[in-house]
Amino acid sequence: MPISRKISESAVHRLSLYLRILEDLEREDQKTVSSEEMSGRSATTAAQVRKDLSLFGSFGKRGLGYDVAELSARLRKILGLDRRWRVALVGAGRIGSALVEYGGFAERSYDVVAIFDSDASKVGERWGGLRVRDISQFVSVAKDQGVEIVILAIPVEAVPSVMEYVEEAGVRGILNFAPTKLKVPESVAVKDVNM
Amino acid sequence: MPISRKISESAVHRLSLYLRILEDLEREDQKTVSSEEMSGRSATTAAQVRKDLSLFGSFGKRGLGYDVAELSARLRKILGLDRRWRVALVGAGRIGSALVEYGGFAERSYDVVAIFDSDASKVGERWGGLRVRDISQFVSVAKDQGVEIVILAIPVEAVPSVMEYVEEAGVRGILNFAPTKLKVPESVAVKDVNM
DNA sequence: CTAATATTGTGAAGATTTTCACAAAGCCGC
DNA sequence: GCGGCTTTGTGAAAATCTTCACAATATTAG
Repeated sequence: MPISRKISESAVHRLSLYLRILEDLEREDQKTVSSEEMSGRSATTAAQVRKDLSLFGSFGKRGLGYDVAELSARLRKILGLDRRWRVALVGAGRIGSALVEYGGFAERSYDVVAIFDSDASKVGERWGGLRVRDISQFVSVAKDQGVEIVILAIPVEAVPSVMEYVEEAGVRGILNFAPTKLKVPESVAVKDVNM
Repeated sequence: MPISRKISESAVHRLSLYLRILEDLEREDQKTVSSEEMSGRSATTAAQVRKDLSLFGSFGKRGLGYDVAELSARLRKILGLDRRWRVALVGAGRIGSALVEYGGFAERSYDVVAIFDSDASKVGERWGGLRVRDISQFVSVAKDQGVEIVILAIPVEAVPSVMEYVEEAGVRGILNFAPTKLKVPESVAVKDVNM
């Protein structure tokens, strides 16, 4: 059933937990795993594990369980972690800095390829290998660089003007750290992050 | 109805969004607010706002709406933000460092009063005003300092041994950054954080 | 005081998510 | 190949969460 149904946020969250468990198992060289064992290592039930996985197809073998390598590859694909995503950071302030410096992104599937700010005193700064650019260049740079995801780490007041650029550039997803509800077209996925 | 029913995680999350909206409104000197307006500023519906609030009592006035100051005070109380919490950081590694340095804690209701690690090369370091202590001192220091919440920012391998101390000290809550399911008594609240 | 308007609080309906429970399927040993 | 074990996949039931819809209540204007 590879039909892209609507998957609940909590199901997606559980899938990422399953993936982490599977990666642990791969490291431990375990070849197969049962829904029972997966549930023991997460905070859910075996039935929940099976139901979650069955949303995307039949990955297991009855009597045997799931193939660790195969299932983790499938989950990576489902979660979009089987490819790299080109990300632009908008907002070179404290949150942006913490995000880039913490550096969990690259280890996952996200490459920060451009950084923007509207503050002239920040523009031109070097962050890692990147130069902070003026937000007015967003559309052209984003298109040029093939930016697919934007991390919005700006104050609420700045959101409306920035969102014009972001919409025009046609990004697919936004990770929103601004404490406000974004108005975006259907086609753009927004993940609000609450610090 | 001040009966402590079981409140869903998503309801709690919405309450914190409502509180942020109310704080904005206070800054704007708006005295009252309707569920309709609250829903417009969040990503939910007016009915949901009313239902969520009604879980804790009747805070509004029919025909008029909610008193901004009163409702925000009530939400702060419900969310445990009307008092300060004494927190111990366990794990003086990268995550712990990022957390303490980012510093959002103090602005909220949390005071980090002690830091622990098991690595002898870290013990003794000064972090802000605090000295990193050896984990073996956890129980006595935590009791001494009245620690109520533990931030667990340690690798999975270290979890079992650390948890013995944590349990013995009788903390009330754990913010768990380790990617593993903690086994704790009913009385301890665990919030797993997935980086 | 009455009428018109606004907005809450809440049962009930509807939708979604989780749990249950069991038939179907695969493996192993003989 | 057969019987005994194991474990999946999935309808159906149960639980939980969200939306609907409207009586109850408050305010304001006249």
